[in-house]
Amino acid sequence: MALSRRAIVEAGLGILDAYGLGDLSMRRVADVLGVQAGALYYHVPNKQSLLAALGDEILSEVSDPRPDEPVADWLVEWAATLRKVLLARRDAAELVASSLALGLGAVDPAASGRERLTMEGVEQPEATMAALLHFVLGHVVEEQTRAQMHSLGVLADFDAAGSEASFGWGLGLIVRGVKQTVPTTP
Amino acid sequence: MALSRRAIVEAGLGILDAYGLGDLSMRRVADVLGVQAGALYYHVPNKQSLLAALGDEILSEVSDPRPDEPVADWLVEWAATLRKVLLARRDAAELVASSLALGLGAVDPAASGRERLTMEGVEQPEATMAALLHFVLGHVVEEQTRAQMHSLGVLADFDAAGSEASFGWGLGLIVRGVKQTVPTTP
DNA sequence: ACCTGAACACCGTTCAAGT
DNA sequence: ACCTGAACACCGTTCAAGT
Repeated sequence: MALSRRAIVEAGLGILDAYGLGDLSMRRVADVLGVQAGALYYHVPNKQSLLAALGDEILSEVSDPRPDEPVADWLVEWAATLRKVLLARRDAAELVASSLALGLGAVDPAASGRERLTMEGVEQPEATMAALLHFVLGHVVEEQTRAQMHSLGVLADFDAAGSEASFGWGLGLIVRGVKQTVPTTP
Repeated sequence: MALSRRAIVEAGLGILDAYGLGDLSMRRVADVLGVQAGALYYHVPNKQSLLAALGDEILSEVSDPRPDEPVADWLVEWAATLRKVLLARRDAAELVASSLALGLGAVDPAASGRERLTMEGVEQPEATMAALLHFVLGHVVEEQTRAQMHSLGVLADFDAAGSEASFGWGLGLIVRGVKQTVPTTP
C-alpha cells in the first residue's frame, strides 16, 4: 500500500485510540505504516497539521440538530452531540481544543450554531457560540482526563453520572442566559 | 546559591516569561541554575509537578472580590481578575488549564466562588463554578494564543478590544443564567 | 515523485559515582 | 544530603542519496 495523507491520518487515529495523544509521535505513525519517519513529511508538512487533520476527522462526525427545533433545544442538542463525539475517542477533547486554539483545522464546529443564532436575531452569535464551545471543550477535557486517570487507577472514584449532570447544569446555565436575548421566544 | 525547590520554581517562571511554555524544559531550567538536569529531581519529582507549582504560583495572585458585592457582580469581578492574572504571564492560561485538568496543583481558583454560591443558596455551586472556570480558561487560552501568533506575525490582525468584549458577553451570559437560580436577588 | 538512511538538535528521567 | 556525568530511550525535522 502506497503512503498517502489519508493513510497517515488513519494510522494517527489508530494510535490515538490505542495509545493516546501522549504516545502519538511521527515516528510511531511511520512505524505503523512500515516506513521511515522522514517519509511522512512528503505528505504532511508537520506534526501540528497532522493533529489538526485528526481533529477535523473527529469533528466531522458532529451532526447538526434538526433545524425545526427551538433555538434553546437546538443549542443543548448541539452541545450534547459534540460532547458525545469527543468522549467517543481517546483524548479527543484535548486534541480538538488545542487544534482549535491554534486556529488550525478546517472544520469549525460552531459555524452552524452561529448561523442559527443569527437567523434567530440573537445578539452576539460569535461570542455566544465561543462561550458555549469553550464550556463544552473545557468540561469534556476534564471529564476525559479524569475518566482516564480512573481507568489507570490513579484516581479512586470517577462519577460518570455526576459528570454528565454537571455538564447539563452548566449547559442549562448558558442556554438560559441566551434565551433572555432571544427576541421571539417567550 | 544552593539549589532549592523555590529556586527551581523561580527559574521556571523566568523561562516561561522569556521563552514560553514550549521552551520550558527541565534541561533549560537546570542550565539557568548552572546545574545538571538530574539535580532537579532531588527537589522536584518530575516536570508535571514543576508545572503544577508554576500554575499554583500564578493562581496565588488571584485575589477574591470584596464579600459585600452582590453575587452576580462578585462572579463577574472574580472572572475578570482571573483573566487579568492569566493574561499577565506568557502561556499562563494553557499552563493553568492543563495543570487543573490533571488535578495537580494545590490552589483551587474556584473554591471561594463555590463558598459564596453556597452561602447565597444558589443551586449546584460546584457545576456553576466549573462552567465559569471552563469558560474563562478556554477564552483566555484562545486569547493568549492569538495574541502571541499576532506578535509573531503569523496572524494578521488581533482585535484585543473585541476579544475583551467577547469575554464580557460570554461572562454575562453565564451570570444571567446563574441569577435566575438565586433565591433572594430580584 | 517518493522514500531511505542518517544525521541534527533536542527531550524527561535514572542512577552509579563522587563530595 | 546533594550534585555530577553519563547513559537510556526517546522526540520532530531535514536532507543528501538512491530508485
